[in-house]
Amino acid sequence: MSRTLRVSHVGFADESHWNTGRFRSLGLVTTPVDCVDSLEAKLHRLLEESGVREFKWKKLNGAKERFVAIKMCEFAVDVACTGKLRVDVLVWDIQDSRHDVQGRDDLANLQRMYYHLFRNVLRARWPNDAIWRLHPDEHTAMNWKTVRDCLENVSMAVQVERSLFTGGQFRIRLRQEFGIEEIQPLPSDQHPLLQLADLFAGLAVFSRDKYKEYQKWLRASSPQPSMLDEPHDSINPSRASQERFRVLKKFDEVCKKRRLGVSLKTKQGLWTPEPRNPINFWLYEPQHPEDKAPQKGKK
DNA sequence: GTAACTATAGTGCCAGCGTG
DNA sequence: CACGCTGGCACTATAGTTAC
Repeated sequence: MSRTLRVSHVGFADESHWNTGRFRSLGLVTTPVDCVDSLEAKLHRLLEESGVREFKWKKLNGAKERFVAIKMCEFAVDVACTGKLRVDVLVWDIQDSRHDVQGRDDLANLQRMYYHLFRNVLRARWPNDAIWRLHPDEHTAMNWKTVRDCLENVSMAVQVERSLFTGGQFRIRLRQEFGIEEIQPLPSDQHPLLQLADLFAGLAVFSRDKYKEYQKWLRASSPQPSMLDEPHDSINPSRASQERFRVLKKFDEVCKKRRLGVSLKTKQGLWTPEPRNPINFWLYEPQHPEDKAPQKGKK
């Protein structure tokens, strides 16, 4: 097609726990197109210096990965403060009214969540005339090929939008509505910005799943660990959890220092009350009683 | 359907280091 | 020197995936 417009912004998307556990999340890292190369280069160097080939939240179980994770957090916060980068993480709870339905179709639901994320980030948080190129992880559950086909096929896309809350295919007019010009899945091992999306998506889920454990751990490792609470605590967290707690703690501290308005306590997990802030943890709330997750076998 | 394989998470052990 | 802490590493259990 000759109508390709000049891409002005780029997004990297990754999902975490899309089909297991209580909390699921979607991470989207966005930046102006002229920043991509330098950001990737810096992150790449950061990984290299730490002797990590590819960062994955799931693989965060040792000190080496912890150091990288903390560096990546600090880096992201730094750049976010200059307005050259946003991190938006959408988290949903499968036990809320929307998701507590029989035979929930998690894959179809994931598509809806992508829609919400796109709608709220691509248009509302960056200039309205931005032209986007998206890079999801290559190994994602989403069938991006189909989505891309919808990009090309305008007529097919029209029916779709109103069916969003009534089921049906994920055929939103991505191009018109969001200015998405291109969707190109990439391998995450070569693209640190995808790994950054993975980090924050993982961190968001973790902060909720393990919030209580995290609080215990904080008390236990505080300057004066009082023997009052948790007399003989049953099991101490696994090694990986401990490493992740340390990352979470550091990230929380950095955010507080930079006044990014990222809360941890209020919602028992990472949450940004003011979504315009550049590091935005967003907890999906059912929009209305009829806002239900799609079910399998229903069209 | 089963069996084998792969990726991942959890656990324990060991070596190096700093400190009292 | 002994002790505790930490990072590195390897082994095991398990779940999910693929092949037959």
